[in-house]
Amino acid sequence: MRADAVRGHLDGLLLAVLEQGPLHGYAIIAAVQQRSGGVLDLRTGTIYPALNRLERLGLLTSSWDAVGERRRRCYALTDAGRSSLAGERAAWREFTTAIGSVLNPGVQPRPAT
Amino acid sequence: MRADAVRGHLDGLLLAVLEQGPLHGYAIIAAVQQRSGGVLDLRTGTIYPALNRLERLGLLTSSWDAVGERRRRCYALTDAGRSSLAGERAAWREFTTAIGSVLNPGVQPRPAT
DNA sequence: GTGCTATCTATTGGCAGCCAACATATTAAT
DNA sequence: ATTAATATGTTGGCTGCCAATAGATAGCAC
Repeated sequence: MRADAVRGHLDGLLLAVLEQGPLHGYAIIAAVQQRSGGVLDLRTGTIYPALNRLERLGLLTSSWDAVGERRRRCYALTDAGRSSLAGERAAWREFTTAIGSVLNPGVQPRPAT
Repeated sequence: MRADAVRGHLDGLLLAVLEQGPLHGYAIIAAVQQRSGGVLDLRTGTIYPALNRLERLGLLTSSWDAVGERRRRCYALTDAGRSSLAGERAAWREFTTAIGSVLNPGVQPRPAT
């Protein structure tokens, strides 16, 4: 997959993997990688600035979590983040429908579940 | 839709609308707009450089077409363009599957038709 | 005890790729 | 004549992600 393919969809990915519970940065990368079947490999230079931005926007909160001597920064969704995630999902559906119907005319979009 | 949403998928869109027959630039814009249900509105600064690039790559050919006093440049798919389109479709499927399975885990991808 | 790898956070510069703005001409309607 | 639609094209700029870099802890092999 082209390296910068997630452009425009990053926020949704980050919010989505945090939906089931808080994670720290490194675990977010792993979760995205796993859930995408190994296809999406985000870099730290991608996610850390994005996580900071999402926190500034009030979509998530972070807290330092001590594991032995080690410190992890755990990110958790806020209510605003949860509703933003719903918006990202709607936008994703609209986006794939639009591109898909140009690329594969005649293929019906999946009905909303 | 965010203006630069097509980033990374433009070539596929252009090749796809030319699949059913040659079109000139302005008609390509209209075709994309129509097939996307009015969502995708490409600009000339987007498509003309892209069409030139695709022609340089041998994926399409252009010819001047006289309509009265007016000159239109018509673009047509080459065989290489047709097979590149197949590749773009495969890449699109991989891309949507990857992002989709992170964004909406539990939703099965559509089986290939 | 020393390399090596994995885990973990973080910043900065660069650049690909699309768009906005601009330029220009013909045609048709009012 | 003026306006709007049709039509082709170029250039500079910006957004947003990544590569590269930096640094720390921890565990394992040898």
